[in-house]
Amino acid sequence: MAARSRTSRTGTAPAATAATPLRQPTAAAGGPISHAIFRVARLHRMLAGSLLRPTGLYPGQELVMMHLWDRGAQRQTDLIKVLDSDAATMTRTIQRLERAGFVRRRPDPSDARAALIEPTPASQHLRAEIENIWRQLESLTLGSLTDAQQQTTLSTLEELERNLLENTSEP
Amino acid sequence: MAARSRTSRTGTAPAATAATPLRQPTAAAGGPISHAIFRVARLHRMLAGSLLRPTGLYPGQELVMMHLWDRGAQRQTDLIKVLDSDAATMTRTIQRLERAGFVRRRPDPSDARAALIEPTPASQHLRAEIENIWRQLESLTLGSLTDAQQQTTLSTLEELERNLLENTSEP
DNA sequence: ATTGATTACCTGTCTGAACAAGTAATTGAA
DNA sequence: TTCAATTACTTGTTCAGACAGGTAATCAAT
Repeated sequence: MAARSRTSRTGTAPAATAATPLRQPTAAAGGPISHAIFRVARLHRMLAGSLLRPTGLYPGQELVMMHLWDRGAQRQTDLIKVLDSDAATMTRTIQRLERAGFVRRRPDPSDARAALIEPTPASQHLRAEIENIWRQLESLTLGSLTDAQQQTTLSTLEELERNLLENTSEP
Repeated sequence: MAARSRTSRTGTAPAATAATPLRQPTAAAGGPISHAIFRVARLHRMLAGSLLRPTGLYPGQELVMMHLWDRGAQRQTDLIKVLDSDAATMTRTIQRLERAGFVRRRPDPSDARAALIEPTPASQHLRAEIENIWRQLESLTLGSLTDAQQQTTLSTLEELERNLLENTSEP
């Protein structure tokens, strides 16, 4: 699902959407928190996407780049582990980053099966931009929450994460 | 991104993943709450997906079905508005639900452009199952949170949603 | 040293989602 | 009445992500 009536366009449409932020989509009344997670996640992802768009990166790709910038050349497997991703997804994400010129591949000297992925020099221009985008994203997400409220929010999310982790790998 | 090292398989792997739930992926340290939202959303979606799998529905499709069961035949536009979705996505979601035999299309007698989407009688078998899945999803998400904590969680999520809504439609 | 896992990656297929372009039918004016 | 929006819906393309196979290279025993 999800699209949220285009970002801009006609100019009047967004207001109409924004007017019903807490609408109970009827059926989902049985799981208000699940539904809220859906909505927040969607909005958050959309925001990340629109902040990232000018850079040419798609949501998720920036995490790969951040890791490469931080830790230098990595094998695909390492990226998969760290980002808790999937081999197939990572293969294609890296192919796209490679096509876009942000990443380069080099055979791993110690293992002929593996390849080392490294950020290109050109990609360094992106780095500050991406970091700034993450700061913006966090700030827009938090709005005017006080430090104490931010702490509560983080704790709440971590609690949800703990529950989900517990109940995800077959309970 | 995201895959979370397969649901089951070797049997030992999940534990390794579960052991580092709050790992700071280095680069994302600049946006701890944004990152927590990512992780929670991913886990939540995965859980929803795995609960839904046996029914043959994919995440998102169940929301469409729930609405159709609740409100009866709807035009595509109405579904789009209510689920805050995208016309293109809805077109294809409905095509898939149609192929799966859960919905049927009928021309709108009052508007030749529109089609009415209605749940098939066969789909009714799914209804209780889906409602049960949503209860499970909510319960697994909430873990052992007290009522008060659940209220806090919901408020927190709604606060985040409000912030994101405000800052999403061009501020 | 040969054989049988395991590991590292890749490809294909299907899903939701975003975006861009369409095609009809309908509506609103001039 | 005609003609220019608007509306309802489709189609095409590109992402991430999940799942189901592959294919080499490496490792661990026998």
